[in-house]
Amino acid sequence: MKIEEFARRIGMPVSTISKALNGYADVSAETRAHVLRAARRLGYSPNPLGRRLRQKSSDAIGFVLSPPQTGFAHPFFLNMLMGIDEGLVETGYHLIITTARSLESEVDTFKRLVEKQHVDAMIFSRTRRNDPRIAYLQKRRIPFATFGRSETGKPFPFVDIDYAAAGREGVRRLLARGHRRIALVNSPTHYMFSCYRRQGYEAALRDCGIAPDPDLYVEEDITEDGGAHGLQRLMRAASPPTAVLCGHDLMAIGVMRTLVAAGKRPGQDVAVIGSDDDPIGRYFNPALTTFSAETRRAGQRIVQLLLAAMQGTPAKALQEVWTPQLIPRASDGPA
Amino acid sequence: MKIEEFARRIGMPVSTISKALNGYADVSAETRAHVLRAARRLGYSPNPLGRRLRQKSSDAIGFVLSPPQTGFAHPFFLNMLMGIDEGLVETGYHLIITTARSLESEVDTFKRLVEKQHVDAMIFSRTRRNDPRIAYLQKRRIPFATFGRSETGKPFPFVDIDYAAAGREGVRRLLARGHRRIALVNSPTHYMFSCYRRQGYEAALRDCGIAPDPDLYVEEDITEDGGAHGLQRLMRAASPPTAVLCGHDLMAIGVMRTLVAAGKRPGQDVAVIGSDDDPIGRYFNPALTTFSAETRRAGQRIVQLLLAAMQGTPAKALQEVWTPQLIPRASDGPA
DNA sequence: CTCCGGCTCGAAAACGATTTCGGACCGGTG
DNA sequence: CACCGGTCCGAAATCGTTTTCGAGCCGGAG
Repeated sequence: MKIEEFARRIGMPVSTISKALNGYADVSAETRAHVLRAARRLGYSPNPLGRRLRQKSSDAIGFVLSPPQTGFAHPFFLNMLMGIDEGLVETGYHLIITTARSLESEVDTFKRLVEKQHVDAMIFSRTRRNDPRIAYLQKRRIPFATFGRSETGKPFPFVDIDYAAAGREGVRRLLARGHRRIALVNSPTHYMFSCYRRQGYEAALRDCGIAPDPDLYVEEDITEDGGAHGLQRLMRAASPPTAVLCGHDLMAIGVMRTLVAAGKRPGQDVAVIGSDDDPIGRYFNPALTTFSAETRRAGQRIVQLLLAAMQGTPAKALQEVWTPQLIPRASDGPA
Repeated sequence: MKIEEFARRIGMPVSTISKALNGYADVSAETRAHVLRAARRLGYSPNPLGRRLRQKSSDAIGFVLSPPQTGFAHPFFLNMLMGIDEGLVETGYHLIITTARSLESEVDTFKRLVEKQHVDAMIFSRTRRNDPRIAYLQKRRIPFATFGRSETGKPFPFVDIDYAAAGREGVRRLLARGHRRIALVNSPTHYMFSCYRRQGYEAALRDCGIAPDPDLYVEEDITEDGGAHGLQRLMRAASPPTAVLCGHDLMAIGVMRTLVAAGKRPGQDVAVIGSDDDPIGRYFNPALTTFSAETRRAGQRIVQLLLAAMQGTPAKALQEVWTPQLIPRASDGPA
């Protein structure tokens, strides 16, 4: 049913109906209620395609999954996806997702979504220190919110996890257990969160009067193989580490694999700590000590921040940094 | 730029341009090429909102994730999602996803997407024997394709995994290893794939002259707790199983957990086989023997089938059943 | 009585495409 | 010459809203 027919049926002008439905001020509460009731009764609801054309909006927000080959932590993204979807329910927006093929084509993916398919706003994660996606969106004045901070451009809404704190706490815990040669198998530092982790790691060492040893620091892909390769590099050092902090649980598993292959027992001979609480860590033997990352709740929250920003709340007030919790298990030594 | 301005600029009528862009027959190859070149040169591309209104299509297909609490196998869905997205690239369609809150509200989720948000077609998984989603979509004549068969309605395109074969092969393998009391901790049989698994399981037993024992068959949620609870029920039997086939790797892990808690060693005292090759299985100790499930490739294929169906290919020709491969590891006994 | 604010009405102009339709041109065929 | 198929042209209708605008009504305040 078109709005004209509906108007005829309830004997009201089209304009009043449209205004009632769209919350205009110059229609009395009474008429509005009447229209809403009639609409429900007759099953009228405005055709979204028509309204979208008129309003130049698409009622959709886009979410871009990072390219798989750059280290794709399954539960991480799926939980975030679910959180976003949950945050979106009852808002009238729907969720369009797509995956970037590669790091290079990431901005193109954004352009495709923004320019051709018409989403009203974007959400993404894995922000980088210098992030072309942010530059692009701000230039085009497309609203967005992210998981993670960046040094690019003007303030924007985000939720982030305090990875500096994670790095610091990880080091402190290992120091308290008597370790002195603590390595960091980090994720690549073009990601902001890797930078913060490194900062926290080095700061905590210095606090105890230990100078960070370049031989104990490597960067690798956020994958199991990345972790495995990272530890291989570390073991070439003159004096190898007795404890390893990792950029992600998957990397930690790779580290432990290499450890085992070299005849060492993770959790006994060498302490290992991961990050982001991938479910795999619980099942691994020894169970992986790690840091929490509530990506599902983060997804929900990011949606709220984004919507607030689209309604005019200044971005400065829409930035949250959450403190991760250590989840002690067995891989960093006997309790 | 609107089409009118573009038309003026290249000195051609609007109608010819539109026809050229939409592949009509009554425009020569020459003019079409000319229009396309000019469009690229001047950066014109038709506003999707306008064309969608006119064509009453939304250039989008919807994918519904099953509700988490019904047993949400993370990598399973994320891989499928990635496959779908990969299948969709270059087709001009985009992907709208949403999650159903509960089994009951599943059809409502579909209605919301189909009636309000306007997707042109749907993809979903976890088909059930009697599936209201299928009934609804066929009644409304909305194209769709699924992961999994169903007994509902008329033929439709799908990719499915031959879970009957998995059940059969699992039993055969366990029989070959000398087991006689083989249990099945199955997923709920309102899912089609659970039915097929059960059929294969029972058929293989009968082939060897063993009557399926009702005490060795339970159904549980597709979660770790479901598996754990299933084995608890089985252990109450007078003569408990020496081997357990499971509906999913997560369930198998629950089974093994209960086994360990009862002082039995999975893989030595009791053989366990899972299903669907969840990455967790690789890391578990003992590593989980399971069956492959190429959900990523399935997602890609389902998109192809769906698009073919939308272009008129009869559904009968768009149905594929893939045979799963056994992935032998340690949990079903020493090699 | 006049004026004004709050509300309603109806018509009409966007929004940006696709599609139809009648007319015209042009080269070739009968 | 008449006719035809293949192209191209232009104008106009259509998709279903939202939004604007001028006009009108009514009750209460001044």
